[in-house]
Amino acid sequence: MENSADLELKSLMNELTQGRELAELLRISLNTLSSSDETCEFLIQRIKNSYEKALSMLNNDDDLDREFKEYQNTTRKRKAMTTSTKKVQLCPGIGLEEQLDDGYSWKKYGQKDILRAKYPRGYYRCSHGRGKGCIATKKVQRSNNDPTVVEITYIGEHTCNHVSSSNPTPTLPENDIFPDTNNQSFQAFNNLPPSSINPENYIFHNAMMDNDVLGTFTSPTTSVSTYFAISPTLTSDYGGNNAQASQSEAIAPFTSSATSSGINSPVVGLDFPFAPKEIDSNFPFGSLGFFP
DNA sequence: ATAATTTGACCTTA
DNA sequence: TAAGGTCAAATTAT
Repeated sequence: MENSADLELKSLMNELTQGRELAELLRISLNTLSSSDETCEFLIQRIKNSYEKALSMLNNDDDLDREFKEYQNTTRKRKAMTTSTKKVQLCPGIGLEEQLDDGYSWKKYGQKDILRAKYPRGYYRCSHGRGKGCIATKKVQRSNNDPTVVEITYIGEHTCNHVSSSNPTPTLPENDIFPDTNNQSFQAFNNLPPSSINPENYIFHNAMMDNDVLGTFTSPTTSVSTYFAISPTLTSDYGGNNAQASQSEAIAPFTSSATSSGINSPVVGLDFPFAPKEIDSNFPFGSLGFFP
């Protein structure tokens, strides 16, 4: 006997399969000179509907998952802090500061070697936090598996309302970013934390498309994982110079030792969160900086 | 001189 | 008790 989850999975598969078949029909229609615009338009509409239904089903799953996590949180003694995780694919030729800029100004307050992690973890808090009671912090760590990926965990929400002038987090209505928010195709974006609604962040890198590692967009209410790459069209150097305030706070200069717990291994041109504990010959960036 | 970062020590949590 | 997280004095950069 099938349970409701099985039925829902079947419907989901149906919608996706239908979408694929309709796309194939569309392809054939486009190659057939006799096909009218109306036919193509009809097929496009059907494909859209299929994907929207499928997305809608997935959104419902997310809601259930979120509710369950919220329930878990309320049953714990201490209320869990809102967290979200963002993975940033570093792209050669793009300023590190630009790639990691989330619109806020951060101050580093610690760095720690993490067990079984190749790279140390950096701890940052909102630089306006102390005075304004903003409790937002973030942890930044290079991925063990892929040194070109930086994992950023945001903890707590900004209450300071401060964003850097160089790259302000948009406060525009969502309509200004995604014109039709009633369209279910866009609904997955609606739950992103403010920093994610940064135009730089939703331009995906082709390589990521190829590798099928595009992110899941789920609610930040409890714990989310968002996978972003940054536009490869931006340019700047990785020279390791301190950028101006908002960035130098978030990104350490490349001049000192890599760890906080006594393993002093100065790596020229590299530093947290990007310097490995030991020089890694596989590390794809140059020894004088990330990129030549 | 001041601000930012580093890093060993200390605190908290599981 | 070990690992993660934070503090704060020392160091470095501007």
